[in-house]
Amino acid sequence: MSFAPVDPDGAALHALRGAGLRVTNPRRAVLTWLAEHPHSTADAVAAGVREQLGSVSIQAVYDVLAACTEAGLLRRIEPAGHPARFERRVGDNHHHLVCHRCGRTEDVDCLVGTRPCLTPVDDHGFVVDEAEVVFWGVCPECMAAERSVGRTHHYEEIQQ
Amino acid sequence: MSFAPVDPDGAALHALRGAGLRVTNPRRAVLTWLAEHPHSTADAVAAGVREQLGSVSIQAVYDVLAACTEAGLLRRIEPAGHPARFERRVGDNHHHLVCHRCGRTEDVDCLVGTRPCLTPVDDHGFVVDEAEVVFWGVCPECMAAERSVGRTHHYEEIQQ
DNA sequence: CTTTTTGCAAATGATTTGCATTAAC
DNA sequence: GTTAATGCAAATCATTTGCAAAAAG
Repeated sequence: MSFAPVDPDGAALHALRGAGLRVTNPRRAVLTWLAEHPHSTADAVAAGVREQLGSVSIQAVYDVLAACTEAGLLRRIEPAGHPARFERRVGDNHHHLVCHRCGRTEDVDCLVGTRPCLTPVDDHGFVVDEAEVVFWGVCPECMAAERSVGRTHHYEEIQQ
Repeated sequence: MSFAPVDPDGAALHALRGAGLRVTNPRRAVLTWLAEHPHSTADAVAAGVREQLGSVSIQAVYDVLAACTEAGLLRRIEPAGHPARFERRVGDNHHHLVCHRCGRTEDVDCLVGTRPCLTPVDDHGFVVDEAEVVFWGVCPECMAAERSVGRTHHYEEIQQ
């Protein structure tokens, strides 16, 4: 089979160069995938990247995600009880809406807009660098699954 | 050796009865420990409970924590990258200040006070039930460790 | 051709599960 | 006496680590 070209517009390439990271196909494919599918889990990213490149190990994907997060190209979201998700919107202080059931994650713009949007009343001497806000709820699909035939557990199957 | 009495003032006993849970020594000891040592990890709770009762399995502690959280007697805090912590302050919409390094967790009263203190700009059709706010930073001890002899890693050893 | 990435296998760490034993009600 | 809670061992799941082989600059 033949694959679509990785990183067709070169955006990922420039992001990598700009961050001083080596340019490899797995890295370009991961960044390109996340530009189009924000809030993907490592597994979802691996699946998407394999569509482009054929076989890529899950460890390579973890490595790419870690390197890019470290370099500030990606932001990692770790909702309690769910695998981590990644996105390219970085440094703009936006927040997230997360489904308790399936972990589906959506962006929520900050009410305030500045960074950080909130400061603690008492910082206990901590040097605070970030205010993270997560709105927890149940997404429409999981609500529907819950209402229909008792405990179908349609949820948990939905990824990305 | 002899142990101090579990749940001396009976507060944990009444909480358990009130929640319709059976009263056992591990449960009383866990609740009593958490009343005095909020934001303990499961391991720290197990250690504290063993001081009172002698041998208690870690699985029993996990079970007690899960049962009490389920019953609304405890609140579970899961800071990304750190083991879960538990506290008895429940239902009052307060927030947390967490150290990136050692996971030390402190309470921060909500600036707003009502519940929920924030609502998302766009809820994407989710049924939102909670706004979780985490202030991330570095605690004074870890700041000091960072400044002194390069990479002492004094942190990570500090639990509760 | 030197250094960084990748792939693979095995390890880790927190937490959960299954099941027999024991204790609460 | 029932039903629920405990102890123990083994399983799970996301993620990390160690090390040799391959690729980037």
